[in-house]
Amino acid sequence: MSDLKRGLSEAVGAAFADLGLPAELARVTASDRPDLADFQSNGALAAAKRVGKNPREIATAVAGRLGADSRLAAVEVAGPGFINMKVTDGALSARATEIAADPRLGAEPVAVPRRVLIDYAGPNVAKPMHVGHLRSSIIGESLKRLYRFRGDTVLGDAHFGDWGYQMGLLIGAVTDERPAIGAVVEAANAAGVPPADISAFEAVSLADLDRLYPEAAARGKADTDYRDRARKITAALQAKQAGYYALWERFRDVTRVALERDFHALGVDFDLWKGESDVEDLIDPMVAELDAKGLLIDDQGARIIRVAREGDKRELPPLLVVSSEGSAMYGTTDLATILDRKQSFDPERVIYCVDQRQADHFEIVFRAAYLAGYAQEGQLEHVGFGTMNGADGKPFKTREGGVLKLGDMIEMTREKARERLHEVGLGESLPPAEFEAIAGKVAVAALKFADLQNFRGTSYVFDLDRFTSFEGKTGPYLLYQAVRVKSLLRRAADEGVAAGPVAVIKPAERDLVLTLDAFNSALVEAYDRCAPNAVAEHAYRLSQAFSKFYAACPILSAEPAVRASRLTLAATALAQLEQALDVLGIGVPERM
RNA sequence: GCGCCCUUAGCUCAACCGGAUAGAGCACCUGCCUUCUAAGCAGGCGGUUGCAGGUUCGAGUCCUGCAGGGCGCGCCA
Repeated sequence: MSDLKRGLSEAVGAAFADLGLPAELARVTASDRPDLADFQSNGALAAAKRVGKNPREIATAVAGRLGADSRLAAVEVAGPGFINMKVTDGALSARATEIAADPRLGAEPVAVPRRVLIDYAGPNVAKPMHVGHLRSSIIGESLKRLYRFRGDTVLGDAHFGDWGYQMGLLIGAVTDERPAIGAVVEAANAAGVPPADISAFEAVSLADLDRLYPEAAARGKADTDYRDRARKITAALQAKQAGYYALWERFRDVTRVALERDFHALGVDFDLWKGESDVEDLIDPMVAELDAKGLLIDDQGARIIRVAREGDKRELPPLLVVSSEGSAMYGTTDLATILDRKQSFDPERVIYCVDQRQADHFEIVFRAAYLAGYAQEGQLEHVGFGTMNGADGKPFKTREGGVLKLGDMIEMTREKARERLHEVGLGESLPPAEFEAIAGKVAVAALKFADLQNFRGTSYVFDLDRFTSFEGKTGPYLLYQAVRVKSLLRRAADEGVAAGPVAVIKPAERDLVLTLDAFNSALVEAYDRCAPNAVAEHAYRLSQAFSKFYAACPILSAEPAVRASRLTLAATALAQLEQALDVLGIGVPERM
């Protein structure tokens, strides 16, 4: 079951092959000139260039061979050699009926499913998430759903930043501030067994950690004695000394509870909560192995892997595996994580959904991984994204100039969603719990759609008023459209009206079916380019096409056969819209 | 200094391998609710795609240079 676009591509490709031209040039796309055609192929232009013939002649010959295709109502050659195709109402009706019956709503799965791991969000112990985590979470979640929907076996990993020097700093700061905790930790360290009673640890909250960490980090920079002490604690923690390790577990657990609350509110979830600590034990053997492979080079007291390649425009720095002080670095952990993933899941593709600014870092780590044989060239991909900016065009800050916590941003958006709902008097008759659930969905839709409608690589401006508006190209608008159809379908069910085969009559119906048919190519494009904005764009177009259809074509009051056809169209548009929104990580309420 | 990215309508953003008349939304203007949710629909206004060259039948897209903005450049993560 293929979409019209692909079906026509095959037909045009066959015509090309008949003429001795490369069939792969025969790509059919939605027409740029809907006034002239439904679909077009520019292949004759490309073929003409390749074989040195007149493009119009080729186009005319191809058009002649397409004339017999029963799906086509008209084939014309236009301009320098465009092949314009108009499909019959019958072909559209058949395609619509097909999509309506398809549990995948017209989307084809990938030909060869792969094992894919998506590394996103990247929260840290002791630090609440802030707006910087928003994009990674939203985009990564969407990619996970997109890949999964296309048929791959996908794991999402939060890649928890839970290890390293900052943990030593924090343990020092907490034990200093709370002697009772310090005493428990010291006793356990001395005894070499985990503390029996850790009730003292319960006094440590995420807010404490969040407050203490910046202070400790600043002091660590200024005060060498303090820094040395933190390093010693770090080393002891990494050696799993009982007291430190127990306190660290408390840090990790208290942080994770808060993180999961934020992720839940955002509609983001993970299959894996692997952290840096999980690969700690792999590091020493890995370093030994890298050494045995002859990849490690001593340089300025450190041990590095050189990753520069011929043809590089500039010299890429090496991967620093072991620092001059003997400790593992950021990149070392990343490399060990690649090894760990190979040994556990053996992914054929790993996507790192991380800020664009880390592009060099990942390039270095990936090259090292390829050299080490931990992954095959090209399997690792950094999917970078731009920043979310404030109205001033600079990375988003609160009015006070601070970093906005993700939880606060979500609550801010929910509050705005409640206001918006009240403004238009919606949902007020619903039970408070349902109203609150709707406000939550409106908020998530607002944030996610605002982000995902932009190509991930570019930065965008955060504007809550605009994002939460029910008018225009927004998440709430899409929810409204979906809910409106649900209401219609409920009414149809109440009246006992049944859906039936689609028969396209009006232009608005044609356009709606053409849009439904374009779902697959939107998914393919999003998949190939790791660009969920293609799906967001499709969801919006579908909503618009439905809305036009809804305004132009009465449904329940139409005569029975027309009514049955239109009900199928409405139900299919809704199902596909919900599926597209689901890929974006956006859920739709039943009513509003 | 070297490297990467960005600059498209008043504002916020699209534009798949180079293709026809560069698209949406917001804002502004004109119509349409006794009929399925008007949070909508129909229409209008708005562009020398930062600047200057080049390649091409054809350039927002490719190449060169310039201007402006952002980011990165081994012992933080």
